[in-house]
Amino acid sequence: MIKIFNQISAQNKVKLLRLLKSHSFTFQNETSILSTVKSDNIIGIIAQGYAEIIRTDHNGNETVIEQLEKEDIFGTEISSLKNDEYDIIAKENNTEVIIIDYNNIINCKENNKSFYNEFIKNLFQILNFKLKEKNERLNIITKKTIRDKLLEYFSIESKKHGSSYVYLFSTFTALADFLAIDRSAMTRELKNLKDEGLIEVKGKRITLLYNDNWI
Amino acid sequence: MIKIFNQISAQNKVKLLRLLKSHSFTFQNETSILSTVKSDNIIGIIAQGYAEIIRTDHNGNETVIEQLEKEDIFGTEISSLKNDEYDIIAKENNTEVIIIDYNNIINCKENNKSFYNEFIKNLFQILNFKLKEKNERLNIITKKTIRDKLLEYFSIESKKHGSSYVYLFSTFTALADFLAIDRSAMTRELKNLKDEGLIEVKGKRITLLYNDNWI
DNA sequence: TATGTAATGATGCATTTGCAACATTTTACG
DNA sequence: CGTAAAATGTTGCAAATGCATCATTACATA
Repeated sequence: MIKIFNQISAQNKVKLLRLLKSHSFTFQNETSILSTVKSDNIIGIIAQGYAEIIRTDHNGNETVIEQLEKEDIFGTEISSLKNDEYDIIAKENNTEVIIIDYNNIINCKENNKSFYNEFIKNLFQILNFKLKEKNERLNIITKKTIRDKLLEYFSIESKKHGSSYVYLFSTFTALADFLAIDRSAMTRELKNLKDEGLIEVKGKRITLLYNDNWI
Repeated sequence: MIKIFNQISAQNKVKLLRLLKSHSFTFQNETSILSTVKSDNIIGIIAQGYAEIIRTDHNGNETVIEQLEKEDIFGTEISSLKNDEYDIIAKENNTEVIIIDYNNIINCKENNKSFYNEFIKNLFQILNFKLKEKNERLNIITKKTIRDKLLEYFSIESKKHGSSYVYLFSTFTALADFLAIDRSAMTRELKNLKDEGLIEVKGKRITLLYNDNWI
């Protein structure tokens, strides 16, 4: 995956951050990153450490929406950062975060600075990747039944790796979250698929026993 | 909304398209645009005319996913253009489409050409906007019940315009599609909300009678 | 303006799903 | 290695939803 400072030297990185009037903050483990951000319209960069985007629903259930590692960015996917459902939490001590005002990025006229142009190009590529991811998820979630969601997910994953195997990225619980369905209902449907001989499940590996043109 | 050729003169536009080795095609009304695209990894621009991204489900039901007008782009949201569910159809005679290979955009090293840099910056801004839109929709669709989806949608729309009124962008049928729910089930739930005195519906205008901090 | 087409509103019914609850297994970590 | 926490598997049941169908209304356009 493209990283935000790709093709930008350490020296130019310093110049870039100065040009964009960025601000750096350091967070300790389990502290809120969003609470220190005043503006709604920023892009954040994890300069060091690790953080997570967390969604808390009205029942108090917390879900990890995204994991943010070094040079990952945030602030592009959440339409309004000022949203009581979301927070970004540092998950390591001394997690360093760079905050840049979105308008500073857009209104900068230094078109002759190659490091600035590289930065925008990296941003573009990252967003392009994210957009495809989101769209993939939308394609799955908009299917009507749990069975169709599972089969669509399997189909996409198997084609991605050109194999009839699908490996869970995390746990079944996380998959249910991703598909936005109830976990036990998902387990129930997985059992149906197993019983009908369509899939085989062994640990985190799901084997597709039907032909879905995954070649 | 940002357009793809913002801040690029007509002369520079010609230079840009040459630099990126773009190809132009003309389509007549109701013809498929995707069928002429060989590669999976392109960005398309509607240079003239009007087209629609259409999704056909396995029952043969067609849904308009997106409307493409002059200077709108496509190819960024569909993870795999080679997908039997989707097609892009010209909806006017003489609809002109510019196709650019994604790799040509990324691998171009002409960092000193300001029109190229503007182009990338425009792409970035367009994708940023689209990403927020997709995320907004995901936030709505991942709600468990139809009621919660409707209320989340109303909440977002009312806050966007700072008013207790929400105006339908199209029809109720289209809204049901957007929310990925059954239309009649949506009507049923809207009736419930009306009966409980939470909303008032008059034509395409929905009034929120509860306080949702839309100020 | 007339007429066909699309949108809306309504409702019975079968199915799907979420929820709650619990037992069992796996995993993480002091 | 032992223990607590997390994940998994299962199931009954109630609630939510999709589907089919039909009547009515709004809309577009010839």
